[in-house]
Order: sequence, then structure tokens, then C-alpha cells
Amino acid sequence: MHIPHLHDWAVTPREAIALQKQLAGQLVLDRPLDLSAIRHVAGVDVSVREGLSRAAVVVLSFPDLQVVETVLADAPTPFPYVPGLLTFREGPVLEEAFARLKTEPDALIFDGAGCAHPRGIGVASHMGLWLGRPSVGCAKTRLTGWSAGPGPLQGEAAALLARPPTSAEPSPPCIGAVLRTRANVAPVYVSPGHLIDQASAVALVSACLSRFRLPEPVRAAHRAAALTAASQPKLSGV
DNA sequence: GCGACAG
DNA sequence: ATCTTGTCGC
Repeated sequence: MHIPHLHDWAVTPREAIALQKQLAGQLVLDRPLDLSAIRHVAGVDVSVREGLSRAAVVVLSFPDLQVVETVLADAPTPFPYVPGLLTFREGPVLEEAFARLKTEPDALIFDGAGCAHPRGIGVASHMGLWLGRPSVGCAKTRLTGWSAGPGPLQGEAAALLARPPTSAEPSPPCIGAVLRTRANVAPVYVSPGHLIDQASAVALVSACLSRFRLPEPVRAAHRAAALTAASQPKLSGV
């Protein structure tokens, strides 16, 4: 798919933070997404091993969730892991993977945060901006925010607030949802990335669940990105 | 100063 | 994320 160059990835941590503050203002987080119009959903993930990053974007048909396209991209890991700056570690290789994608997914689900981020722009939001497509963040653990925790039943959800409630601020801004994708199993942290609102983000992730904790698109991407001995790229080709 | 901290 | 054996449960 075509990808406009929004900015340079090779920046210092302080420049990265300045970029995030600037880009956060461009996010559209109040737009409902009509799931009945969705034909393809992509799962996105990156694995890292010994300085090599492998990105995977797997497109599934929707709502039947069958894999229709898988693209991979390898590149040296350019940035250390710094909480809040994950996009600058995964962005370059993700951009390359998306450039190889032929199918135009109607929505993207990332293994990471959307707007539930210290500056409101996690990897799902940031890449959603680069790609100009509806995106959702589905993280396995919390980066920021507070929640009372969802009930134990499958499908239960609780609001993820920017900060814990206080007497001075009874209802802090809602930045996402903590969703119980399987009964009595650790919940996932869902937050809209770009061009989608929270309700639609939760609805999309919910519609992509099968019998596992993570939505199918993310599971497929996670497996595709896995850096195992058998999937190491050959160093010499002819 | 101390604790928290996506992948 | 990755390093790692066995083990509990459907």
C-alpha cells in the first residue's frame, strides 16, 4: 500500500517525544467504524531477536477471519526499548512491511497501545496516522491509565481512565477499555488508534475473537513474525 | 527522591 | 520482546 513519509524515524528520544506531542493533535478518535462495511482486518506485530526486528502484517477476511495475505520485513533494530517510544523501534520495519502489502485492509489491530499512552499516541495511533487507516491498539499489559478491572466473564469490559479518580477529579478522561476476552483470563487493553472511536475499537476486537485471549489478526501476526531457527532469513542467496 | 513502565 | 522445563487443564 502507498505510504506518505510523515517524518524521519532516525531521531533522538527527546525529538521523538516532541514529534509525538505534535502528531497527537492530528488523531481522530471520535469516528464510529461501521463493522458491516469491513471486509479485511490486518493484525500487526514485530518480534526482536539479537538485534534483528521482523515485522508481520497479516490480513484476514472479515467477519470470517481467514488469512488472505501475509507480508514480512526484516531490519536491524534501530532503537532501544523505551516505554512510550516503542513506535521509534518498530516504525521503520513496519513501514517496510506495509509497503509490501497488496491488500488494502479496512482496519488494523496492533499488538501495543493506541491512544492509551503517556502522550496519547502509542504505536497503533502513530502508524494509523502514517497509513491513514482506522487502527486499534490491543496490548497485553497496561502502559498507562487506571481501571477498576472488568468482571471475570468473557466479554466484560471496564473503562481505562487517564488517571485514578480523586475527589478533585471524579471522572478522569477515558482513554480505552480493559476487555476480558476469555473468562478468568488476564484482560487485554484496547484503545482507539486513529480514525475510530472507543466503542468501535472494542467492537472490532470483540468481533475478531475465537477461543483465545488475543484477537485472531494479532495472533496470526505474532506467529508470522516469530524469529525461530527455521525461519531465519538465509544470509546468502544466489 | 520513589515507583511505573506497550514490546 | 527474549531467556527457558515442566506442568496443570480442557
